Amino acid sequence: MQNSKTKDYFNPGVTVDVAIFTIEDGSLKILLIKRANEPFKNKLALPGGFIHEDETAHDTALRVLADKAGVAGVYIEQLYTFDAPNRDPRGQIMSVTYFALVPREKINIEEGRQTEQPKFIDVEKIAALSFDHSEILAYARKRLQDKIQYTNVIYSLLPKLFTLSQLQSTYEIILDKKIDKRNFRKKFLQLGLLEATEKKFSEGRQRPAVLYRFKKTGFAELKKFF
Amino acid sequence: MQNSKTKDYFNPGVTVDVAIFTIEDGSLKILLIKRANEPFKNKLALPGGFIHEDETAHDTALRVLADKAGVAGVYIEQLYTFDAPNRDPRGQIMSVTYFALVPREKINIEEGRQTEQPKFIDVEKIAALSFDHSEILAYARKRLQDKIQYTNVIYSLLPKLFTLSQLQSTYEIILDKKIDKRNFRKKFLQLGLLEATEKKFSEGRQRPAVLYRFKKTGFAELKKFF
DNA sequence: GTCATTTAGTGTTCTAAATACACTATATAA
DNA sequence: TTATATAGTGTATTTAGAACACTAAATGAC
Repeated sequence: MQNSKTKDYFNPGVTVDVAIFTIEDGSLKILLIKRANEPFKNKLALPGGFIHEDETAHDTALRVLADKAGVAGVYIEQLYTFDAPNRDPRGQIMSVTYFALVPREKINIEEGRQTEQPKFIDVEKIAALSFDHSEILAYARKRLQDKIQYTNVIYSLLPKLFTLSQLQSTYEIILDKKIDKRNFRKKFLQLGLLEATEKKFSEGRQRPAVLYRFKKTGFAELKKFF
Repeated sequence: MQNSKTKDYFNPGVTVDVAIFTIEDGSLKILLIKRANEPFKNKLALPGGFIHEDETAHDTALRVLADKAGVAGVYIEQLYTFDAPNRDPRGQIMSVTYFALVPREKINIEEGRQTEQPKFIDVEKIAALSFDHSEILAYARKRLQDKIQYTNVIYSLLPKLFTLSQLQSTYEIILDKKIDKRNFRKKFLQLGLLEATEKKFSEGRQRPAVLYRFKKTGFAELKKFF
């Protein structure tokens, strides 16, 4: 492959790394792969890849999502571009990072088929990662925490129909704090984003919960509300 | 110049563009240059430059600040990485963008010495810019508006000593709205960031104003407060 | 079939923050 | 001395956030 638009300037390498979040079993999880090659062979890392010719960083992120998580059409947003010296032992390589939010059931990891064995891992249980990926993960978590407080992005972590308890639990997991049930419901319903459906959800010996859906998906900016 | 760490991957070009804001004559202004070369020769653009070898994007931004605005030690922050196809007619070149906040009196533009004639221009009076720089400017203004509402970055646009009226005016200019004087003072003083000095500022036939300073400079995150 | 258990669902009171609003103080220039 | 320009100050009202406990509806166990 050859750069047809070469200048006589220095061009750093450019990769894209993606923090793919989901909620599973009451935890916030992120997709990690086991690196198949050096550097950091067999170590955990964020899924990513080099930008190809005629591909935007966003395109690359979508490609990574499709290849490593088997999903498309999910919420994705550029985070930050990391380029600390020596972040990559191969040389001057910057990483344009993205984060993606995916409801667990949309994800299709073909177990075993991929050498890199992509897996969702509880963010609280992650030790060291390859490169500066721990830093990227910390940055992504902070962005996620901030963003669910002044936007409606939470919809992108939930199934189409969900209960208010599920919604509240999602907030609690990400913000890592308990929220008062009555205050949560009052405030969230007041935002006018939800509509109740006729359906109910029941599981086990308990009162069934009304299922809600977002009136419209698509991104919206709100006032800060927690 | 030669990339000593070459891989057999495609490397896009990488530039850094910087939105340098200041307040002057009651307006929010940004530093623009007149491009000396093609493409967009003689058109207005954000100051910027290619990343050099062994230089981080942040370093590049500092270099641009020093070269084009003659300042160092100012507030600077990475904004976003723009890489839309065809944003640069020379080919696939991404721009890692930064914004900087500078008190007007710190800036040292050597008039006429530079072929690019860097000038501060009122953001309200800017028509089209080169490349996708209008988009970058819009993004930077939004970030600035948001950021002064939940951080103390406003300090980086003010001189060491300033009056509460100057401070309020800076907020009003950036947010493009009037703020009630009593409420503003009450709220801002309550934050505990300022200390009054013995000095007073007078200009013209009017009561002199107490000069304040920030107790500590350096970035801090606050609650959203307007 | 009743009772124990589990989660769903609901209002009010109190506190804190945001907003709306108008006059006096102190300097200079005319 | 007086007109003018900006500095500086307090209260009342409204709105939003926080704290708090019981009833409702289903199932599983016995």
